[in-house]
Amino acid sequence: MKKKEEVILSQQCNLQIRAIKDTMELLSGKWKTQIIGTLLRNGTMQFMELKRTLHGISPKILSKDLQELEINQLITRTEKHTKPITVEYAITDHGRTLDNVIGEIIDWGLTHRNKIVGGSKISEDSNKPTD
Amino acid sequence: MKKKEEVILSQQCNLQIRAIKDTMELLSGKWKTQIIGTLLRNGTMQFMELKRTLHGISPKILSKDLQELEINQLITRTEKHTKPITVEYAITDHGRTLDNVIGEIIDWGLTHRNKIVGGSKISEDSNKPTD
DNA sequence: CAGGATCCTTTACGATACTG
DNA sequence: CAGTATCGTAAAGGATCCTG
Repeated sequence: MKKKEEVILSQQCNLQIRAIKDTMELLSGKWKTQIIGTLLRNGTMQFMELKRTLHGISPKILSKDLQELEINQLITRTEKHTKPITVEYAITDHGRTLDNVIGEIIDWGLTHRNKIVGGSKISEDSNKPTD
Repeated sequence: MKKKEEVILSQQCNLQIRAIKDTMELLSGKWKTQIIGTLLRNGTMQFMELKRTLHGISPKILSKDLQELEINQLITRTEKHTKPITVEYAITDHGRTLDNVIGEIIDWGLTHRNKIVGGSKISEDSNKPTD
């Protein structure tokens, strides 16, 4: 509960490697990039909306990742004064600059899958998206 | 030692989320993106060259990550019939298509650091690259 | 030189139950 | 609804030593 308050930046090494480290420290992991990508597409979303969209994520992890993204100034968290309290998450202007990165990640993922499928061995069985 | 032989692809979900998963499953982690970025810039490299460039990586992790990248057809591994055996690693044509992704990751990392530095709290101390 | 074997720590992630 | 608490597993990563 100490470093959690701090922005993450990498230490010394050449400029490009360091830039890769800086970015990947924020995007690495199973869910962070998906969260940002989802918020980029859908705009403001509530906790449960995110949980539903990112199907499979547990509330604990979603909560933790959202906090980290907020600390790193990529998203905002806003409590609404509603009956049962609701919270809205949205991309910041800074977070929005990840659009190009996410876009390339999506594009590459699509062509990569096209290349691999029809190739040979694949670890997961289903190839059809659900929505 | 079973799934190691298989290419990684994600299961069902919407197309863009799945694309993000596919890409990030290959790039997530502390070293993979750095390895690819390094090989993209420097061309063919030996094991020790990589280890020196990616300073801080242990031989075990480097070896493991290189194997995974090779399995996923992003790099090639070539043994040279030299006195003490040497091995050369290089990007494949498919791996080279990650150029745009890595490029965006580097660009974003650079501007992100510019934005954050001069801002407020930073976790690491040194801000100067070594080379 | 390349990289496997071993041991160990830490982090990530997951399931479930519970609270204001 | 939006999380936190608790518990548990698995993966990631690191240190070091060893070998063909």
